[in-house]
Amino acid sequence: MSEAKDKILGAASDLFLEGGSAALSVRAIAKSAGVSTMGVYTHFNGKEGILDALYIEGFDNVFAAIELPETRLGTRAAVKRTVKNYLSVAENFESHYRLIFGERDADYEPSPEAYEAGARAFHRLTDLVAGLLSPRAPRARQQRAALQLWALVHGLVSLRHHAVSELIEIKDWRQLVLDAVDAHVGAVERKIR
Amino acid sequence: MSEAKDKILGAASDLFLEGGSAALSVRAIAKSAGVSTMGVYTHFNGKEGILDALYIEGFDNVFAAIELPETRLGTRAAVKRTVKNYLSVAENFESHYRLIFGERDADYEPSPEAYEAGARAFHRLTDLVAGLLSPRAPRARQQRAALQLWALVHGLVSLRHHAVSELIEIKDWRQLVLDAVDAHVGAVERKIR
DNA sequence: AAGCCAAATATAACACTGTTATGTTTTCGT
DNA sequence: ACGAAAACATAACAGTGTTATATTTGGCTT
Repeated sequence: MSEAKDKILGAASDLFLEGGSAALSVRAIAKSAGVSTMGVYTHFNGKEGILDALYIEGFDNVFAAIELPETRLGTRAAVKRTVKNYLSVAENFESHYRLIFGERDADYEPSPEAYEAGARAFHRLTDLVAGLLSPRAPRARQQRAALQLWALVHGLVSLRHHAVSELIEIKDWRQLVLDAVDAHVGAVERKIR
Repeated sequence: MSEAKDKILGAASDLFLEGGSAALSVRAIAKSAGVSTMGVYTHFNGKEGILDALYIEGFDNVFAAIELPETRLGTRAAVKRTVKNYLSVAENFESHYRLIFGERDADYEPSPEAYEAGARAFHRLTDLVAGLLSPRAPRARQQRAALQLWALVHGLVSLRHHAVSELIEIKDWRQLVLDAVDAHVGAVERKIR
């Protein structure tokens, strides 16, 4: 990994965090990194490669947000911490979050490596959620539970940024999400008895 | 409303349904509508106006999907029908759906009129969900319940289109959403007793 | 009906985008 | 030290949304 490559990715990440997709032009990245426009093509594969790198960055952050418990008994607490972390990531890396959730340049499609980063995060989430189910629950059931939890949290994050959410006065979004997750987890746990 | 305006909007809507944002260039719209490029600027306000019109189209579809019950007793059934309709809209007008949920050209911001279309849909959803709560529940509580239901369904719709969802084999997405909504509605109703 | 003014059109240009092409320079291994 | 590969710079191409500048059209008033 050359130094120029690091500088380019750093510049791209900075521009992305500040101005989102709109500020992320190849020429702007190159200039900000002190590199020729072509450098973005030699070190990455043009804009596609840049977006892939940012996509992976985004999902790596999500991956790091997922906390696995020491024992199955600590699963509920780990889920709560994970949701808190997830909300922080969605807030602090909003552009990355929008990118990995298709709220993007419409024509970008993640590469196989980028897709793998997403799969890793989802597998880890599945491992976490599995602790809420019966130890003998099949993998498919674990994945379905993980998907539902993820959808619940992501839906709230997504609507939060939507203009319509200005109609409602929510004093504490984080608490609202935590409450919703708590109710959901309660329902899941009640089901396995 | 001139005839040319209708033709332009129709062409834009068709292009949008087929090819999404990528196919929606001002020149393509004009050519497809049999109009000069400038016609898009005189009749609409350039691309911004086109996107606003499509945004309103999208939210009008969502609005039409919401079924209000005859009596409070029919609320559960009306919610179920509404969710079914909502899923159909999200599927049949995927591009519109992505547009109204910020999965778009990054720089587009809905105009006040477009925003109003979104507000109308959300108010109608609030009226529907209110039937699940105590008749004396304050508006803020109704809105919070409407937001949660919306987030749940939207989260599942959003994740369904995500690449990671290919990891899971879901035989019947519609049923999965309906089950999740049923559980949620059950929890809401249990709460008011 | 004639004239006039505003609306709609056509053509061209501008600034920007991602990308490709073409040399030129630098770097590095043999 | 030399040759090959990588990195560079400059310029060009085909797009994008938008603006500018005539030119034509349409509709209303006198």
